[in-house]
Amino acid sequence: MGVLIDLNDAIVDDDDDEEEEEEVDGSSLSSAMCLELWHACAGRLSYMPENGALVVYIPQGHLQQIPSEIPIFMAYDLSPHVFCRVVDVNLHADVATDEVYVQVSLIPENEIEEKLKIGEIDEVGEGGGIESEVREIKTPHMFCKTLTASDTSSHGGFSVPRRAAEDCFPPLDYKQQRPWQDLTAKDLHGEEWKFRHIYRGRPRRHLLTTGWTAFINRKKLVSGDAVLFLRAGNGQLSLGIRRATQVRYSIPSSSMCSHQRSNVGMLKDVVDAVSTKSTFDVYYNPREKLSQFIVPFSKFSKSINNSVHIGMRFKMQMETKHDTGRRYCGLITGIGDMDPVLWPGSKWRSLLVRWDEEFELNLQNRVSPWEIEPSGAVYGSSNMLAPHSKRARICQPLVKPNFPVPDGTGLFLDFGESLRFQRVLQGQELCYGTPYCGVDELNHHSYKLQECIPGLNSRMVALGGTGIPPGNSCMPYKGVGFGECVGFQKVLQGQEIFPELPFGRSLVDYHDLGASGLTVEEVHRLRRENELKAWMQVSPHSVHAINNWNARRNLSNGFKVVDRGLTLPLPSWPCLGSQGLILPEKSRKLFGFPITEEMQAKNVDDNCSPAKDSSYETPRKEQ
Amino acid sequence: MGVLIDLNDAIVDDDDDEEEEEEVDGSSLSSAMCLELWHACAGRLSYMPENGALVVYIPQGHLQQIPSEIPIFMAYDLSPHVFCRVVDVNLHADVATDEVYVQVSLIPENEIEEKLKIGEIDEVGEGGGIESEVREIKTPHMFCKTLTASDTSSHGGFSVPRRAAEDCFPPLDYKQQRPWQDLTAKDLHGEEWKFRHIYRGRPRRHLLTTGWTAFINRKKLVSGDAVLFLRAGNGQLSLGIRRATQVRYSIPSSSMCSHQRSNVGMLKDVVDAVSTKSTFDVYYNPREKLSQFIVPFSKFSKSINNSVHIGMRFKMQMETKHDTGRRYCGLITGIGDMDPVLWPGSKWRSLLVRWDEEFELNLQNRVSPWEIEPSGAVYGSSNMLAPHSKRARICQPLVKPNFPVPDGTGLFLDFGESLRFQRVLQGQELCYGTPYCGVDELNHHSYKLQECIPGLNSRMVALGGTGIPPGNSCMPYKGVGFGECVGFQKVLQGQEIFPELPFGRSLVDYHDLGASGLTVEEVHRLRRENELKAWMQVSPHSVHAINNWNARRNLSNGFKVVDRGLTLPLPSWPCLGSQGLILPEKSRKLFGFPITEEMQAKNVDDNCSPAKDSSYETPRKEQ
DNA sequence: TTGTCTCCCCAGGGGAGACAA
DNA sequence: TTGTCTCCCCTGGGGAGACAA
Repeated sequence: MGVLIDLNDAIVDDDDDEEEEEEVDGSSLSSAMCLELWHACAGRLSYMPENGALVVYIPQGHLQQIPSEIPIFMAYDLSPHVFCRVVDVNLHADVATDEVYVQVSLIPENEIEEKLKIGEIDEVGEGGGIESEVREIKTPHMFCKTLTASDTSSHGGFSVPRRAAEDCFPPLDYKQQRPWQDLTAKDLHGEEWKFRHIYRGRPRRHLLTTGWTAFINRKKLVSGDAVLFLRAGNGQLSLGIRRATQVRYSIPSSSMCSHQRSNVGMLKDVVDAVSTKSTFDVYYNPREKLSQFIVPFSKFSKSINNSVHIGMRFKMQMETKHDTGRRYCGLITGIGDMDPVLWPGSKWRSLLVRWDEEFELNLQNRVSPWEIEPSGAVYGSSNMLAPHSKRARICQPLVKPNFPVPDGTGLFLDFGESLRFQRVLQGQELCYGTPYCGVDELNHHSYKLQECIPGLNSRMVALGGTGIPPGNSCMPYKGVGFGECVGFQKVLQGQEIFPELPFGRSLVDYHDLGASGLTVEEVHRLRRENELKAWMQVSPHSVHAINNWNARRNLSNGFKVVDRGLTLPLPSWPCLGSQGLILPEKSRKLFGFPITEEMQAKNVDDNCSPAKDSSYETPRKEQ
Repeated sequence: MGVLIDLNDAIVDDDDDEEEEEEVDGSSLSSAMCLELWHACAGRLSYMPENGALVVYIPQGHLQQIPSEIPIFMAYDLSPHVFCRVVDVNLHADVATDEVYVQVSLIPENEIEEKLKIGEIDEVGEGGGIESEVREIKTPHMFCKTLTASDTSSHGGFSVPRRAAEDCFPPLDYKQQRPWQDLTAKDLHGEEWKFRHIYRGRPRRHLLTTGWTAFINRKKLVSGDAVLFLRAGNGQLSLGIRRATQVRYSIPSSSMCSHQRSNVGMLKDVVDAVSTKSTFDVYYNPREKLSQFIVPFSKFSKSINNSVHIGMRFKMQMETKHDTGRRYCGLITGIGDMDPVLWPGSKWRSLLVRWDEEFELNLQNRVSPWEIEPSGAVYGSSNMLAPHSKRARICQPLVKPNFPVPDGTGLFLDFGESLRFQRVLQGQELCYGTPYCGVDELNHHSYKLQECIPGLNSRMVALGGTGIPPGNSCMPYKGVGFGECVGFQKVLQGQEIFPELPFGRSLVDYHDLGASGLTVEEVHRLRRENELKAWMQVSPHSVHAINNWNARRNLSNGFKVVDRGLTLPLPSWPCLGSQGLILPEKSRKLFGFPITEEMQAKNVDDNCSPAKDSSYETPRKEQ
């Protein structure tokens, strides 16, 4: 299934384009050229781990890429951040869709976690991985065109941009009336495609006619998809595809899909690999920059060491429909676990952000710490003290919010922002936990509560599919008694996890059900029922417990965890359940390892100082 | 994958055609009707084991249906006849090809073998299985037409035979100029197909026009394939396909294929099932009558009890291109193991036959004992004394062969046959072993020889892919020193197993190689080398041993085993090898169990009396 | 009765310049 | 410079009767 390119071999071949003409299948495409094509298809920002590099694998992120009907019942005793060594990297192209994907073989290195705990690792610069921008420079004779309606219509062919034709195709004899030539280009599978290249029309233009519709039809290309042509040093043409919409999962026989099996199976493999210290394979789409769940260790550890504050501005490089790889600016509006039930302490998309620009494409409102760079490229909280930039002053008039904003550290953060930001904060105001409840009380609370369920240890039982909680996001909150606020709902979308925390009996129920092979429908029905049960049983005290526990975590390493503010306003609450809230042992760990006293002491001072006057840098407009 | 029809449910539903309209997928095809269609597609002679029936499963036959690049190295300690109880029967239709197939769940009943040994079983009438002819009667409104070139051409539609149209389609209003109607028919998957049925042309004829080519294209039908239409009691139409060439294995994603995995995996499953007495699943194509590897126990045991003689005439019902289910007549020209190395004592295609008619289709020259019925429908050797039939006398002038023909029992069979038969015998004359070598000598020989290889017990090592030995059939015989005779080669095709018997060192070599994961190419090369080694090492003595041992087996139960006659004429033979011939323990068993004295005594008299004057019945021309 | 052929007609698509954004 | 439109022409296929086996 699929073309396999050995990255290492290909890299070795990289220099001698001309000689590498023979391949097993008789393809004249050199592997180096194939590699070029592969990377061209993958896009500028594709991330490729290096062999031997140390990386962080985030199962939570991986799970989100696997479409599955089956919700995850069991959260295995798996750290949200699995430290691994890259053993092998293979590049593939899906046979059915031409979609590029990467197969990475990882071997868990549990020691890294230990070393990190005792602060032994400082060589964070270790093996990063190649961002493909470097390679792009090497392939000048390439063009990528998004297909127009005319390009994909049944009448006529493909209109080649003049520059592209002149750069990539052999020159035509322009003395002729209608100069033409036949071109042959190979795709990632080595399949040859023939096109008639003609220069005609008034005014004259380059067209691909005969053969073009065959290609369009076979590859099932539609307008919006992009094709790219690439000329190697020896003149050989190759062509690739970048689809507008990823069709990967529509075809069950797709090779990528077959590798990834089910979410449960995948998780099991990882757990096994970690426990036996054996390799496991991970497949990912390099084009999905935002769902990069293999992170170079250096990048990850840097992001741990850097403080991230609510209200902090940041930049992030992204590939959108309009720009490939420009930096977009935004503001951090919240920090907290995306899925505190299944993956407590995970840094995966733990930052809630608000983008400066209204994107027509629904950009994630959650990003991972390693994806962003603080504006002004100055790391740490000092950033918050930088002078106001020109643009910020012009475009985003500072408005001092008329309410005190708790920053989750027990101190108030007093800063101004644009009206839009204010609006966001009005929704978010509920998010910041007030530390009225002491640390000891919290601990007492959560531990005591856990004891309610005998036999529950680190192997926890929970609900939730890929970590994004399903169901109507409004309903549980209504139940808790908050007023309905559209903005609030909007901002909090994807966060209403609490009512799904397994409580008392329902927890045990689920456990049993999970083992007894229910259908998906039954599971969903039961889940809905238990959602109801759950919020009926939750007590305000346990909610406080969670919030304050999160607030406490926050203190421990400068990485703020602020969950939706179920603490204020306090609704009148009928205490229906006596069993209270269960906090799995796992939740008491941050980054998969327990918080030590030293760490707490060390970090509180560094990162949790209040910012009295915050400022924002102009989003740099990149060309 | 594929449509699944529960045979038992369907049978229950069989009577109430009208009511059973609702199905899970909303299909209006009742399961009973679907069953009818399934059987119609499967063909008249399809065999369907009954739930709970006692059957004999023949792994050797099953292996032949599984195409595989990987030759079988290890013959597991598996009886060539596995006695099983049918636990479940499911009817399927391949999603890609519409090919019908059956899934049978079997549970081994090893006791049966024991019971058989001590002659405890006489209720041979036990559960046979339904031959579908019975059902055919129930579906009168059905027709099957082999597609012509015109039917499958892009111009115009399908020409419906008048009778068929009148019988199966709703009546048209013949008063109109060009009467027409739209028909809807469902295939085995419940998919609806719409056709315009029109009565036009001069002279008038029934045609299916609009919709027909879509059907042809989607089902990838070619001329020679057959379609069948079936009208249920409620008027519902369904249609099925019978392909001329089985495309089952061309598509690797075909559901049948995916079930059958590899030959090695399949064998392993069976061995496991036998040892743990657990069920195993078998998939087969009911249309392949000749490769029926699940045989009703009654049929099998009857065929054991009946004597089969060389020179005996028989009838066999077969479905050919021209006739569905007529009886073809033939003559038994040899009896012996098809694959004495891997499956010694197997009755699978142990009869070498010559058909009366020259079939354009290459009919198997080997059949299994249970497939045939002795001509005249009288079992036993008395059959040989029946008067000459008219047709035999007219078409096949009796010629007394000018050489005595040994019948394998130690007595000469003196009978006449047609010239063609004589020609066959001239080739076959070598096949009949002369019992010049005593029983004791044989035993001594084979046992002694086996001791040459220490550690070799019932688990034997052997070569051969699907049981049909590959390579040039001529070569080894040349080596043995026989004259080259085209007819001889022809007749003996598929029997030149001897040189592949594992000898001395080469045996051990293969064993090691098999375990060390060689490539297919390496295996084939090694096999060729060892074929050479093998015939260089074979001694005339060991060849005699085998033949006479077979001759002896023959005496034991009336089922003659006559291997290719390597005993006469005796060539001058350079005795290159001193290790001689290895006879695996398995080979000393017949039908998987040792021959007891009682059995020998019992059977010799019944079946091995010489036939002085043999006669032949006219092949009954069936309508 | 039915298989094949040929003729007719039409839809759809490849390929061209016109035209305009 | 290039996206879209329209026009032209050709191909191929569905559908009809002719014709013959």
